[in-house]
Amino acid sequence: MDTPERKQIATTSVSKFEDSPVFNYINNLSPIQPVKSIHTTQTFNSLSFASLPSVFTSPHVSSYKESRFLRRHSVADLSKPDFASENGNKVDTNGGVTGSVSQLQENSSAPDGNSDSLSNPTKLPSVHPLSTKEEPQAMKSDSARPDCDQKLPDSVTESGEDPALIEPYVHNKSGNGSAEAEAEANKQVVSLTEEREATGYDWESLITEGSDLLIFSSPNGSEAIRLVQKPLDLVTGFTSSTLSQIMENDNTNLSKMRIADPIESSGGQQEIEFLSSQAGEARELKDMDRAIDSLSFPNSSNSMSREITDDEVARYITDDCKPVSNLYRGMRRRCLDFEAAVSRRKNLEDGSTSGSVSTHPEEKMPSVDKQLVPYKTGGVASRCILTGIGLHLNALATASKDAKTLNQEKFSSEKQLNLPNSSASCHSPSTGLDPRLTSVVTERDMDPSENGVHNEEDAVRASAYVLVEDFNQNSPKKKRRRLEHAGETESSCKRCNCKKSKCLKLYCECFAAGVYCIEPCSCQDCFNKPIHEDTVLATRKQIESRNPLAFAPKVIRNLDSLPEPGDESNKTPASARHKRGCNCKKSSCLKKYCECYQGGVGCSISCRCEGCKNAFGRKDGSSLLGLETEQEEEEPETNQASAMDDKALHGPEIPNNEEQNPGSAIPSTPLQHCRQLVPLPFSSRSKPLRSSFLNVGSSSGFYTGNKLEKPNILQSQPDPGKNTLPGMEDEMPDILCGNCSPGAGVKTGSPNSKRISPPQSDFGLSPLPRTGRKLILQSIPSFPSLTPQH
DNA sequence: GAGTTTGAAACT
DNA sequence: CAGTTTCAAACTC
Repeated sequence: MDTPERKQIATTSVSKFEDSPVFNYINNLSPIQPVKSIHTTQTFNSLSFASLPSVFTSPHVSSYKESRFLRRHSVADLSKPDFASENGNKVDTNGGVTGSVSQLQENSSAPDGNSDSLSNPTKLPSVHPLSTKEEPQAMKSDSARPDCDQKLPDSVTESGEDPALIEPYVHNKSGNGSAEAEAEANKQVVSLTEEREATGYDWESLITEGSDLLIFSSPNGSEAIRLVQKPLDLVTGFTSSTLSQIMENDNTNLSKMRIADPIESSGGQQEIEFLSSQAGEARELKDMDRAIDSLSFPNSSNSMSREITDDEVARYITDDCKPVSNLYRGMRRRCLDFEAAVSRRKNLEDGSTSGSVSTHPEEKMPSVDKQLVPYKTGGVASRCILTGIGLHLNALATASKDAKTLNQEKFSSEKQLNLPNSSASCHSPSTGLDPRLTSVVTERDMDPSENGVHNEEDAVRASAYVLVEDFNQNSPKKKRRRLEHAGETESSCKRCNCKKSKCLKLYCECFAAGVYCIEPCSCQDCFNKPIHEDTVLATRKQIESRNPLAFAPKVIRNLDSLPEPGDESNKTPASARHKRGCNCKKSSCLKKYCECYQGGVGCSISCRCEGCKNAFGRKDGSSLLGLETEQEEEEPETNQASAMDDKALHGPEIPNNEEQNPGSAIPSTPLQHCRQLVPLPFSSRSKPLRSSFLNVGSSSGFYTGNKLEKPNILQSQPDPGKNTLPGMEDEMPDILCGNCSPGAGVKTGSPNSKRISPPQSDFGLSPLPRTGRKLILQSIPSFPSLTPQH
């Protein structure tokens, strides 16, 4: 940031000279100006998006799907704070956020820019700044930023934190009009500060929102999320003033944070380390109560604040956020595991690393054991989170209903898996493997954040708890079941029961999802463990060589649909579809035997099923009609009324399905519901799907496409009836929301956007908590990492 | 919890 | 590419 400012200054001085025609001419010719402008623009973008975007950014990253990207993003997020502190922008932001706190932070920052950033993490605002700043540094990479930008801006503006950041940013940008920008920024800051003062409440709400956003992004930047969450908790717990005090006190804490950040910045390993350190947090979880108690005492002076910083993560986890944080952690774990495998951080295996965040306690122990013993390592939670994209997707799908959100994590996890190649984002997606995938990263839970996602949150929490319990439990089956019940809901952790495949074939859901097997798994002779990274990677490569899409999400959204072209065509195509289509003969595509159904997607031309009655959309066709007819048919089975209930249930199921399809799942299911019938325009088959899939994964556009689709679907869905349109819609909207990226969402197809917007609003209105899903979906898109890598 | 069904994955 | 086998999830009891 400093550099930008300097540049600005230089530019300003230059501007005077510029008056001379010669200078102007030179300037015009000289690349310097352009560069400056560009640079400023970059900064601006980062800043603008910074706060919110940070979260999205990570998702984008996930979208990129390389686990490394995700990690990096996350790292960047962490690092961002540091940078931000350095830049000083953060300082401003911090000040803006907490007001008095800003001063404190500044003081602290003076000594250590990093510390500031770290301290900031505790505060939500700080996090955003970090994200923005970091982007330029490390990650720039990329995709993440865009996302971040989208989300962050809103959050920032809302929170008011951003304003401070924005100011510097503005200055940098405008150079010429810096004065105006500054004035505006100042105004914003003032307004923000005022608002803050007036309503600390706003902050909380904002924070929560931001946290949600962060969570979504989390897959990559779980840490960032954590930080955010922590801040939120703190905020909620404490008044802004108390926060400011804490911040001051936190300097020490900040120092700690710094340490962690370095790790992240360093790389996946570092992250792992960080996680491991967090693992301590798991321990802390036990101490959660303690921490909470301490927190409860806002007055608790410095000591309190410090404690918070140390335990923030743990606390956060323990609190509502706990689930989320845990999930993220889990995501990371898996991702880490795979990544570690890639990088060969066997250290992780030792337990700490493998354990990854979420289930550290559990995971750690298991991981260690696993190392010793070939059997599963890692905690369930980790899986859920980590599931690699491919894997993540699977995991998501498997994961139960709750897992839907987790899908995102899967993407992250997927990325992780990919990482071995180069990187793998998880998530995915999703994700989960969804850890390698993004999954690992984030997930679902993201949303838990407040709004709608109570369910998810609950699920997450439940999963987290479950995980802990499960870990305690030794019997894999029991663990599984529990996981399934609680865990699935939320984490959608995959657990396999392989006996002959050694968990090295696609038969194994864990392996398919790009996730390492964990305790909950009841597999035998499992080689899908960090210890056998080499084997796992080699096997993966082999499988991918045979089928590049083998680890890709089974359900693919056809985002491809470009915006508008024929809405109809797009709609159908837009809808998610199964990558290869099903081959059901006896299940009528009405049971989970059917991958299409399981994925919450309607059957398409590519399907070779017989007697297709897929509720999400029949192969034949007509999505709408099909849905209706299907609904009717189904209804008969269960009474209409019951059918409705069932649908409601199915709704969850569908989500589950989605979860199962970690990567695509999210999009697919909702879409599926909507779309089902219509055969993809693409061509149905895998090839088109692939392309679409890839596109989706790779490009953010995917989201837009989804949005479009959704709208279409909504429109198309004449009969919400059975499908529990509401649910569907909710999901879809959520996903869209995920798109959230405000910009993207809005930008995306105008027509679509219109359609979409209403639904979204509806969703927003709707109590459904699924907003989180939106994020998840985004992550999912990123999910595709699988393909790319190999 | 055991057994059956089912369809994907893997193999030929 | 088609047919068969293997496999593990999904399902049922």
